[in-house]
Amino acid sequence: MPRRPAARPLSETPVRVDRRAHLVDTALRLFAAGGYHGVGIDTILATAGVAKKTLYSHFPSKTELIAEVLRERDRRFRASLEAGVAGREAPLERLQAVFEWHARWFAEPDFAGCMFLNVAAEFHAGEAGLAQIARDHKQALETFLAGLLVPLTGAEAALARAAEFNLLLDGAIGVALVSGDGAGAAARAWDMARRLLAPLPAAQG
Amino acid sequence: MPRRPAARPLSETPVRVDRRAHLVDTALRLFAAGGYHGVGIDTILATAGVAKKTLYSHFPSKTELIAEVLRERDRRFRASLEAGVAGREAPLERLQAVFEWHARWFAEPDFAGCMFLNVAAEFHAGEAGLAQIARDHKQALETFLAGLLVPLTGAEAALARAAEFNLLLDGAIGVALVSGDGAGAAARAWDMARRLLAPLPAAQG
DNA sequence: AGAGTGGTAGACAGATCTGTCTACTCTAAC
DNA sequence: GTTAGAGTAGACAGATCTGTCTACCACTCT
Repeated sequence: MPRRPAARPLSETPVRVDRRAHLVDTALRLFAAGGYHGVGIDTILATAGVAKKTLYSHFPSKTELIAEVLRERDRRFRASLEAGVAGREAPLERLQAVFEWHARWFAEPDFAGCMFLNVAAEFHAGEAGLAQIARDHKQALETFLAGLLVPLTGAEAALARAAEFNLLLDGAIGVALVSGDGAGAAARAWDMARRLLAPLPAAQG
Repeated sequence: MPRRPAARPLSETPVRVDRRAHLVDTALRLFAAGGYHGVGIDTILATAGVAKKTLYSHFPSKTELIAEVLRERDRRFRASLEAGVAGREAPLERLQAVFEWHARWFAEPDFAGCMFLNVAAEFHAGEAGLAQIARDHKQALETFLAGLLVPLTGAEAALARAAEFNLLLDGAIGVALVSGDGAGAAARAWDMARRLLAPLPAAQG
């Protein structure tokens, strides 16, 4: 019965370190800073200290590595954003925390835009799979925003408002990337968001 | 006096066709559709029907060609946007024309995002010259928006509002690119713009 | 007619990129 | 101890990319 996959060692000794996760983590940082075309496989391998064959035993192609990087980025993004909101009680403050989270992100020294907008910019034709991951990510953010908006606008209006706030955040990302003034972009977006909510009774004060 | 540059033939026979402009035009269309890294020099040359030596006699490098493409795109963008606004009289309608112009742009079959946001996404590290061109373009758009806003908000508030509208347009570009719903993105951005202006007396009705 | 200018066609160099493959090593399980 | 799986190191193939260079051509001005 040589078909037994041998699989993970149940003695809970990770093969030494999880090379696949380490590769994805390294690629994530390099792609974020240098772009998808700008960073080659060899750079990732040298930085991660991993052999080329190992990479291609885990991923069939660079495109699939990029796809996994985007899925990992999506997971981290959601977890971090949820953590940023977690401490706040008041609905308006929870919403504000999303914009403050973006302000902190823009202020990171190696901020180079949104990996999902960037992948759409670099691969707009072809690579439909990557485009779909970007679409899903933005849709998930919109759903998250809608959840925060329900206490402020009611369930019916929350979806429409969430699309607007999503647009504000994308706008802030673009302005932060091109102008370099991330703090101003985030503050302006939040100011606009508040004024767009102002006609609602729940958002007063 | 061999220093005389011989220059353009005064008999007004353009060397046959202006190869430099033709190259820039071809490169503009290809870069817009395929990205800057995604489109190689050879593709541009084959499409334009121009020899490689001709390209390198006009531009010292691909980067400089990209820079000239961006400057040309900026010129066309401004001319087209000004033409789109020219027919309108009422200040609010002139502003609306900007958002309608963007809606038409997003609806073009080969729309693939803003070339300036995209160049910032592809070359974020290094290539400071290209980043500066993108920054200048967005700044010029903001100034143009401020001019349209002066009749609506007064001169003092116009600059701040222009930055907000610039952010709205960048957001619409990002949403249109990733979601594919350009019409919805442009309509949403204009709706937000109107509501942000609504508290102003001049914008009523 | 001759010279100069600007173009074409395309070979070529040198780098770089993705992806494959061989040979060797380490470790864990039997 | 033996065997199998997973990893390392890196050569290699094949494509592609930027940029240079040679050889030739067409046209215009003197």
